[in-house]
Amino acid sequence: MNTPTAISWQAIHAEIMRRISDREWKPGGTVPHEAELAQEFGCARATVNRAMRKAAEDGFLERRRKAGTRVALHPVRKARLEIPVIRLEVEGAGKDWRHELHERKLSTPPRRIANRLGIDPDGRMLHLRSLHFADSRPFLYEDRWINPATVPQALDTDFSLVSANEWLVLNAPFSHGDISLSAAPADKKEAGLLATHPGAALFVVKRITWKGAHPVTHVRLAYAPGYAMHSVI
Amino acid sequence: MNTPTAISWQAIHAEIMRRISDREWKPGGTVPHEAELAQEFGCARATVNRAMRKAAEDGFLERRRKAGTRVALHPVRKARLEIPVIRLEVEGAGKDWRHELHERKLSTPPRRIANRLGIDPDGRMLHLRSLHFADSRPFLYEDRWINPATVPQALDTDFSLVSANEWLVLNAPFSHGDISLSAAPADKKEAGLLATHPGAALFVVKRITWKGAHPVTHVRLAYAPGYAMHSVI
DNA sequence: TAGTGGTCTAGACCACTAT
DNA sequence: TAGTGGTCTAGACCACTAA
Repeated sequence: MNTPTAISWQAIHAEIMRRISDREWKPGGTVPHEAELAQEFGCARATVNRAMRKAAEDGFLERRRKAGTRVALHPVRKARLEIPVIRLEVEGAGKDWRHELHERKLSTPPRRIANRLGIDPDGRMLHLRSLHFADSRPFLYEDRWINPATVPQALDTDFSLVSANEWLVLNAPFSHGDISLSAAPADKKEAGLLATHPGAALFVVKRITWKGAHPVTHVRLAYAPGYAMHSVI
Repeated sequence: MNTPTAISWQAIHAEIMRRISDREWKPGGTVPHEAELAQEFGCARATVNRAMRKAAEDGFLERRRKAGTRVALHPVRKARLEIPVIRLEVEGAGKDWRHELHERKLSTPPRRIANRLGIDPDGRMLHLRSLHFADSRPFLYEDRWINPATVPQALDTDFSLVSANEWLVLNAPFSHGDISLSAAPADKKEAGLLATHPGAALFVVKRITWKGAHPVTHVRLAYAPGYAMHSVI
C-alpha cells in the first residue's frame, strides 16, 4: 500500500491561514465544516479540529456548535506577555541584579486596595517597598501589599534576603490575577529613587493575584525611564 | 458494562495544577510520564497529553522527549494582551469613536524605522498621522508608516474615511509582528493634540507588522493620560 | 430535533534526545 | 539505542444551539 506521510495539523493550519489571508474564505463567511475538510485533506477529523481550534484560539475563526465556523470580521490579535521574576528579567538582559528593602510593616492598606482585593478595609496587611537594581542602576520600584490571611509564612520571612517577588512565586503561587499597564509621572520620592526627575514618565505595572478565592497580593511596579516591555504577535 | 463517564482533560489538568501548587510535584522535579498517568487516571494517553500540553504552554511544566516532564522552577506567567481595532476598543467602552486625518504624504521614513523594517532607507513610504477620539475627547495619537511595496492599494485609499488601523486589518492582514509598550513624555505637539501638558506621561505602543517576509507597517500609538491596558493571567 | 463542534479511546508510528 | 513526548487515525458519543 502506498501510504504517503500523513498530513500534519500544522500544514492544515497554514492552509487555513492562507485561505483567510487570501480571502478565499471571506470575512464573516462560513467555512466548510470539519468533516468536509477532513475529506478534502484526506485526514482524520481530529487533525482538522486541532488546526481549526488553533486558528480560533488566535482569533481568526469563530466556532459554535451547530452554527458552524466563520471567519472573524475583526480578528482581535493576541499578544503574549511574559511575566518573569524580576531578578531573572534583569539577569536575562545580562545585568547584575540586587534589591534593597526600604520598608516592611503591618498596616492598613488604602481603601482602594482593600476593596479591590475584597478584604476587610480595617484589617492589616504586610506592606513592602523595595528598589530593584540592574548593574547598580535603579531598575524599578516595587510597592507591595501581601495578604497575611492567605500567606501567613510571609510574616516570618526576611524579604531583604529574598525579594518578595521571587519568594511569592516559589511559596505562594497564585491561580489567576489581573494586570494593568499604564504610564504615570514620577512623584518626588520615586524620582529620587529611580534617578530621574519629578514628573518623568514611568511605565507602571499593577498586578493583583489570587489563589482560588483568596487574594494574595497587590503590587505596583514603577520602572525607571527607558524601560519597554516587548512581545510578539 | 458499567462505563462511568470518561474523565475529561480539564479535570486532569486541574489535578496536575493542584499537584504542582500543593508541591506534591516539586519544582524542578520529574513527574510521571504520560503512559503512567494515563493508567493512574484510567484514560487514554491522548487525554493526559492534552492536559500536560496545556500546563506546559502555560509555563508550569517543561517537556522534552526522552528527558520527560519536569515542573518549572520559575514559572513564567503569560498574560494575554488583546489588540483590538481602535474603533472597537473605544466603542466597546461605550463611547463614540471618530478620527481625524492630520497628515498623509509619501516621504522618506526616519533611518531607524527603515532599518527596523529592513527596507531601502531612501525609498518612500506612506506617512499618516491621525488623532482618535472617544466621546469627542482625544484618545490617542497615531503616527504610522505604511510600506507601499507590500500594500499598494493603500496609495489609493482615503484614510480620512476609514482609519488606517481598521483598513489594514481588513485589507492587509499581517502574519506576525513585534510590539513594544513603554512610557514617554508628551512633546509640545502631542500635548496640544491630546489635551494635556508637555512632559505628561503617555502610554506608548509601537508595533511593526509583517506579511511573511514583507514589512507592512510601523505604527506608534500615544495614548492620552489616564489610559491603562488590562489583561488577566 | 438535527447539525456541528468538543472530546475520548485504543492503537500506531514518528521525532527527538539523553545515555 | 532506547525512552519519552508528538501526532495521526478511525470511530464513537456527547454538548450545545439554531431552526
